[in-house]
Amino acid sequence: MAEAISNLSRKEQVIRKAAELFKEKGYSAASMRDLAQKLGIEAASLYSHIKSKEEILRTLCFDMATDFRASLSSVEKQNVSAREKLRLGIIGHVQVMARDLTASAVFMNEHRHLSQPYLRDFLLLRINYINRFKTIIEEGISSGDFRKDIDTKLAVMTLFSSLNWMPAWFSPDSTIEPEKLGQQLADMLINGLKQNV
Amino acid sequence: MAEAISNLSRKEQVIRKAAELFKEKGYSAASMRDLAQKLGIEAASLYSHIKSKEEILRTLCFDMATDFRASLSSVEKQNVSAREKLRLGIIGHVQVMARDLTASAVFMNEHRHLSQPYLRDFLLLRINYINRFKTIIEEGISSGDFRKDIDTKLAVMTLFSSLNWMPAWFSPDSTIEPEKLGQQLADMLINGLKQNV
DNA sequence: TTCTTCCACTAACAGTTGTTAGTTTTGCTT
DNA sequence: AAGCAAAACTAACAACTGTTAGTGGAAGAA
Repeated sequence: MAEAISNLSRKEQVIRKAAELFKEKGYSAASMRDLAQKLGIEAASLYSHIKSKEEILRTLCFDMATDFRASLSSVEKQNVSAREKLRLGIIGHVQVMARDLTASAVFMNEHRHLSQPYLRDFLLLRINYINRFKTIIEEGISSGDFRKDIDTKLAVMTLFSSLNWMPAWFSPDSTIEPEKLGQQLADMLINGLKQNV
Repeated sequence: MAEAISNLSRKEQVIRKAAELFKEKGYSAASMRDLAQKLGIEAASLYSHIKSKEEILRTLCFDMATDFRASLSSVEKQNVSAREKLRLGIIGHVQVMARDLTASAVFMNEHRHLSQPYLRDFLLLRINYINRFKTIIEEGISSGDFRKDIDTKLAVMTLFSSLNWMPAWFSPDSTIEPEKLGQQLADMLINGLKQNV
């Protein structure tokens, strides 16, 4: 029953290495023998730490989802304008991503390999998250923060596309801090939405 | 030698079905037996039409690349402002995508499964395409079309992220025409870049 | 020492992978 | 009717897939 304490460290090593591998080769193309080799052990030994290959994917995807949702929740609580909420939401999203770019890449690109019912659950979480951003944009349109002639669906999809491809090109050794990057991204996107007074 | 004429039709059927399958399940998770089943034939029969699984992927990726480059080239030739060039470039890109959303999705998500040296070639084409957009943006900054304080790398990456995720959420039975969509997307992105006079 | 927990091992499984060789069917053209 | 090419078939290959069963060593606690 010490599993919850001491096993975690080794189990986490396995999961982190798996994240790297899944990001690199994709979930399907990454074999358990590849993963084992990266850790210097035999494939069968992995099963002392994890229940299945998919369990790793599940952990990676749902843990990231939890972080994203927590970040957005704290933004929603604040009593600020829609424009500021959107800005903070974007910065928060970028910060969560930057905290683990590898897991973020997996979260984004490999979640479709989840089996049911996990895939369904994941997609529900995801659409909920997106809709909450959409609500912020709609708020901003009502309040006059944003232009009235924008297609909110297109806007929110553009927003997410921009955010989600970050792990693909943002290098962790980059000099720019995540907050600054989020700032810039928000600036670029929001000024595209802003009313031309 | 009739291969070039009559074989094409069946070979193209195979490639199109493969594109659907690759988009759906991902290249690695899609087996040749899956593909054969979709076509109502045996897996081995596929090899009357194609040389290998990867040949299909190569065809899909490089054919799309050719189309994208052709579209951009025709835009570059025009003697218009940088802002207009960017607008036309975006519309062109969206139109090429819309012409084959399935192949576009494969182009975007599965190209990494190309083996060398094809992968290298593909990435070179891709970076060249991106750099040509970047040049347009830099032109626009010099000419005063765009704000001077934007990070061009971030801008171009945001642009591509937005463009590239389109096949994931744009449904072909949507009422909106590709040109209109490209128009809107360009509007949203460009007004984010536009100088606030 | 003995017990327990962690972590690795070997051996093996049943199923799937892309692909080949060789053969037969199909349908058009002469 | 004969011939030809396209396109399908069956059978099989070697390699690889995720995973299980059972075992053993190492390290710390009793």
